[in-house]
Amino acid sequence: MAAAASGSSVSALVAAGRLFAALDALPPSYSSSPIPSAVYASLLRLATSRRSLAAARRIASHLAYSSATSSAPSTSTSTSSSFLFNRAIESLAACGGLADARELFDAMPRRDGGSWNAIISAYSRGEEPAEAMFLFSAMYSRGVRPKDVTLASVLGCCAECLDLRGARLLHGHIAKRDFQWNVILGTALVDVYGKCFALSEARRAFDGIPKPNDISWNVIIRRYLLAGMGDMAVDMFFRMVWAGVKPLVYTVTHAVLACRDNDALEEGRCIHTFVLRHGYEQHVHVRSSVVDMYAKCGAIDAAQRLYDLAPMKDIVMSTSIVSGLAAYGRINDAKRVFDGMEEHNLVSWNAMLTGYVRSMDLTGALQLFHQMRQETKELDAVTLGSVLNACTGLLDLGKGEEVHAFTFKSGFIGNPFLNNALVRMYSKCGCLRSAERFLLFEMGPERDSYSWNSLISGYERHSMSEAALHALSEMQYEATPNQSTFSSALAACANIFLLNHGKQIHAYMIRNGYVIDDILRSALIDMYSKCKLFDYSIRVFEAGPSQDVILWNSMIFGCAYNGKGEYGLELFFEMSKKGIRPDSVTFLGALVSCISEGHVGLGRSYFTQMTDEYNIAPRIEHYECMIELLGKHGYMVELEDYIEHMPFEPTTGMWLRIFDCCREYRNRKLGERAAQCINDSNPLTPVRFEIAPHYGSSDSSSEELMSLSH
DNA sequence: CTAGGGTTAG
Repeated sequence: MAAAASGSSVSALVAAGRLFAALDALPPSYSSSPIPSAVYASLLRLATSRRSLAAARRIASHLAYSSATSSAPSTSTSTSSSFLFNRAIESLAACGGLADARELFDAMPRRDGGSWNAIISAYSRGEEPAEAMFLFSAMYSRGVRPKDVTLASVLGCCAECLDLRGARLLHGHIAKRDFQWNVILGTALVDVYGKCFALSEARRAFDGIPKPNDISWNVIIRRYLLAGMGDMAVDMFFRMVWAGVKPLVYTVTHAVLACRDNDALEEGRCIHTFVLRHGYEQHVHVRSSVVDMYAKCGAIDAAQRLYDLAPMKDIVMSTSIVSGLAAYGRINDAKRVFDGMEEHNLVSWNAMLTGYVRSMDLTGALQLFHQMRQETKELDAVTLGSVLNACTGLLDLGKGEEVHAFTFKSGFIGNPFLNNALVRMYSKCGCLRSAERFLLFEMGPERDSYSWNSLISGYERHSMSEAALHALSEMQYEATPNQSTFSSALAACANIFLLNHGKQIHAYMIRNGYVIDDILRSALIDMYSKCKLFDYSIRVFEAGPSQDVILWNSMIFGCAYNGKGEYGLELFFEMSKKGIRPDSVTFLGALVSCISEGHVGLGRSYFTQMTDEYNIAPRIEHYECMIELLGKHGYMVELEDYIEHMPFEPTTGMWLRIFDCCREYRNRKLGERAAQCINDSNPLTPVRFEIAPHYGSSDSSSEELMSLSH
C-alpha cells in the first residue's frame, strides 16, 4: 500500500534525523489512508528536540486536516488521535508556539484529561500562569477531574503569581482527590505556601506529609530561610537529622546560611561539626557558606583559619573573607586577601570598596575605585553608591558632582539607593540647592522618607531652619515623616526659637502614637531649653529613666542655658552614680555650669578628671571653658599658668577673652601680651591695653558655648 | 541555591 510505504519512508528519514526531508515525504493530508500514530509521534519528538516551531506547525496542521477529513472514525482512531493532538500541543508549546498550541487545543474534536493537562502545563511553563489557572477552572467546571501532574503544574502557577487563594483552593482539590499521600504534591504545596510567605500554612502542609523525603525537608528549610525565619530553618534542620533523613548538599548550605542570618554562632558550629563528620565539606558551596557564617557571626578568626586551610579558594569564599575582615576594621588584612585573589569580579571589587567606606578610610575607597576603573570596565549601582558615600563622608562636593554626572551618563540614575545617596551627598555637603533640585525635579515618585529626611536634616544643619520646616510640610503630601524627620524639625525650631511650632510637633507625635525615644527626647529638651521653657525640658527629661549619655548631656546644657547650673551639676553627679559614663560633651556641660556658678576649683578638678581618669582628649571648647572659668572669676595667676601649659597657643578668640578679663581684673602683664597677640593677627581694629576705672563684663559666654556643643 | 549597598536624627 502507498500510505504504508510512505509511512515507512518517513520513519526512516526520522530515524536518520532528517526532519524536513521526513516532512516533505508525508503524503497529502487529504489522502484516504492515515499515517500510523507512531510515525506522527516520532516526528513530533524530533521537532521538539530540534525546537523547530515550523516543523511542529506542519505536523500539527497535517494531523488536524487528516483527522477532519477521515470519514467515520472508529473508536480506536479517535482515542489515538486525541493522544496525538495532546503530543502536538506539547510539541508546539515546547517550540515556543503557545498560541499555536492553544489554537490546536480549541480546534480539537475531542479533549480528554491529557489535553487539558498539556495545555495547562504549556501555559504554566510559558509566561502565563494566570491563563493556566483560568483553564484549570474551565476544565474543572466541565467535570474533568485533575490528575496529580496537572495539580502540580497549576500549583507552580500559584507560586509564580504569589496566588495564596489559588494555592488554598488547590490544597482542597488535592485533599478531595486523596493525593495527600503523594510526596511530590505535598512538597509542592509546602513550596507554594512558603513562597507566598504563609509559613505557618507551609508548615501545616509539611506536617501533613506522611513521609517527607529529603526534598520536602529541603523545601521547608529553604522557605523558612528565604522568609527570614532563620531560627525555624535551623530548628527544622536539626529535626531532619533527628528523623534520620540525610540532608541534601543544599539543605546543609541553607541551614548554615540560616545560622548566619540569625547570628547563631553556636548552632553554626554544631552544623559545621556535622559537615565535617559527614563529608559535606567537599562541596564548595557548603564550605563557602560555613566561612561566610563564621565571618558574619563574629568569629572572623575561625573563618580565616578555614579559609587558609581550604585547598581551593574560590572567588566567593575570598569575597566573604574580604568583607568579613573589613567589617571588623581589619582593612589592611582585607586588602591583602583581596590583592592575593587570582581574579576579581564586580562583587569582589564592591566588597573591597564598601569595606573601605565602612572602615571610614574614604580616601582609600576613592583610590581603590580608581584602580578598579583601570582594571575593569564593569561597575554598577553598588559601586557608584559606595563611591558617593565616600564623597559624602569627605564632604567632597566636586567629586560627588562628578559621580553624579557619571551616574547620569551610565544610566544608573533610576536606582533608588543611588538617588538617595545623591540627595544625601548634596545635603551633607551643604549644597542644598542641588539637593532640593534633584529631589524635586529629577527623582520621580520613588523619593521616600529617606530622601526627604536627608534634605530636611541638611537644611537644619546648614542653619536654613525655615527651609527645613518648609520641606517638612512639602514632604507630608507624599511621605510619612518619622522620628528622624521630627528630630531634625525640632532642631530647626530650636535654632530659630519657634516655640509654638516645636510644641505643635511634640503634640503631633503624641497624638499620632509616635514612640518618643531618647533621640527625640533630647531634641525636645534642646528645643524647650533654648526657648526658655525649662519646666517642659524637665518634664520630658523625667518622663522616664534612661542610660543614654546624650540625653543627660542635653539636660545638663539645658540647665546651664536656663541659669540652673547647680541642678546641672547635680545631674552630672547623679550620672556617675547610675554608672553612665560621661563623654567630652558631658564634661563641657559640667564646665559651663561651673563657670556660671563660680565653682572654679570644681571645674579645674573636672578638667583633670576628664583627661586623667577618663582619657578623654580635651577639645578646643574645653580649653575655652577653662580660660573663661579662670578669667571670669579673676584667677589671673592660674590663668597665665594654664595657657602656659596648653599644648597649643591660644587662639585669637581666646586672647580676646583674656584681654577683657585682664582689663576687668587689672592684670597688665598678661593683658599686654594678649593685646600683642591680637594685633599680630591683623584685626580690623587694633587693641591697646589700658586699665579702665570701671568695666562691667558681659555674661554671654555660656550662651555662646551652648551653641558650640552641638 | 554560596560573596557586595541598606540610607535619615540628638
